[in-house]
Amino acid sequence: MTTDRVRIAPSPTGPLHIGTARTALFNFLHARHTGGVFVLRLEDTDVARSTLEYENDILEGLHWLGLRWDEGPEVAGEEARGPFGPYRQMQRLELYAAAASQLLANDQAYPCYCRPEELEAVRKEQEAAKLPPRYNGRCARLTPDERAAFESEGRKAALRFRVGEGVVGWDDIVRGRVEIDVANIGGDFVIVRADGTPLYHFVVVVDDAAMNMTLIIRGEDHISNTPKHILLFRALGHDVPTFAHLPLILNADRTKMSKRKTQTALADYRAEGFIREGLVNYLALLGWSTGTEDEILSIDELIERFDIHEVNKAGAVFDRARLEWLNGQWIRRLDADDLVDRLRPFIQAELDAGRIDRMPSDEEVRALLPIVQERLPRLGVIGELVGFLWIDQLDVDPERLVPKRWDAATTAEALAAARATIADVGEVSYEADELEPPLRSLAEVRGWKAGDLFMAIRVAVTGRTATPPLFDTLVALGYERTLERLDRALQTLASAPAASAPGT
RNA sequence: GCCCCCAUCGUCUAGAGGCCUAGGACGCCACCCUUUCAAGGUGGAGAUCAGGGGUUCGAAUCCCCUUGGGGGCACCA
Repeated sequence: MTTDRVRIAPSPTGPLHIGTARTALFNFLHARHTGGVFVLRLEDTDVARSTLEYENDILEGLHWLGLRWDEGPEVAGEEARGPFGPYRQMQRLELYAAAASQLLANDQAYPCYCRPEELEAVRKEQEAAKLPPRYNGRCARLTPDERAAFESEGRKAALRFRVGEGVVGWDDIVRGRVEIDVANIGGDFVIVRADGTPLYHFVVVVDDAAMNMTLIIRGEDHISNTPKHILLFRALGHDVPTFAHLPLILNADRTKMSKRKTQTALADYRAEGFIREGLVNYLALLGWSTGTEDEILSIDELIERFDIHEVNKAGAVFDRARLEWLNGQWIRRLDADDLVDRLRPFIQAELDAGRIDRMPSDEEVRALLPIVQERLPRLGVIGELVGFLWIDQLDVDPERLVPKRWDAATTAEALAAARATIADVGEVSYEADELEPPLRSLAEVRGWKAGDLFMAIRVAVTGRTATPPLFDTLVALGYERTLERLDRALQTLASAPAASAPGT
């Protein structure tokens, strides 16, 4: 088994994207499965768009998912790890400068004095002529005198890499043999801007070479760029790593997943209460499967079973419904203390948003778990599910109080009777199995359907028609508040204009 | 426009020549359970394996073409 060095190289120009997380996961799984090394490198050479905030979001997100890197930059409170640092590209500029002058010295790269406007004009012409955009090579063969002339004009030169001719091919782990004629990659490309800062295709290769990466696992959108990278590896005199291009994650319309059409920020899923186990499990199944019918897999099981050679080629549509199902599966598997801990911030968020009036204690939440755990596809639905327990005063629309088959008078009568029955049970023996029998016999004696009676009570004390099991809910609410809410519902019914007379 | 990649139920996928009258999961529908909602259980609808040619005794699986979809073609990453 090979021990690969793999990496994830995010660019801090936006929040951690689901696609980046998936690529990171596949790299991580491959490294762990094969005993390799997983490296994190920050590609921050786009200074204009990179921010520290995004960097934090990305690092924190990967960490939260459980994707620990063996080598990577210093992060809050922690030193950089690994012998190939620094791991932020803006701290590696000397390296790129050295590589650039090496290429320049060997005439594998040359200064280009074309101005952006000039290049733009050429591109426009090509477009008009229905030709593929391509650098026209104007500066490829300048004489020293011509260069001097441009210099004296005050022009700053960018550096272009000589692409040459021929076919570049590689054996992609997921795609097999891929060959691309160099004539189709757009001509000599810029590797260093006129302002001296290096560009992506250049730095990625310099660093992958310097960091001894042996396998590049990345998105399919890089297939067309791969010839540039291979050419650069060769020019720098470095072994070309192996490539594995993953299928893309798609919007519902099968275009590349974008924030316009799909929620793409990992943090947003997290904020909705998707848990790492669910997300990791779901992401792992986007483009890969065990080949068996097993699909609920922990990260350890994924590490054990993941094989980069089994990744499939076709793009995968991001299906939120399936994510929610898997997430629910994992929430149900959480143990009580863990779930209470994970729920707390979501309850706090309800409080902060003013949707509830008080923060329940951990004991209170823990006691709720048996009726709540299997009803949570996401942690964020906790408020919707049992938020009524934590509000001071419940206002219920009088029309809502009346069950479908009943009228207001029957409802009022039933609620009053139920109130008496519950009061009769008394506070000391106020338990679900003490509450149910007397209320059932009340319904029987009065000739009401138990379901109707229960529904009337349910709405009166929760304001909702869909809740966890009624008697457990009443217990959670407490003796006093249950009676208060029943009284209040009775008042609401009494003061409401008689909407429907009995019997009509 | 040019180059490259891809193609099995709505979606994620199993399938590496006969085990496929194509399996599983999500979603959907029905039923069971049931005080509502979930969860769980059972069953169902849903794919002429994009289409057409080959190769073969035999093709979802191999080859070719077509069609469709996608990605890439920056002094972004």
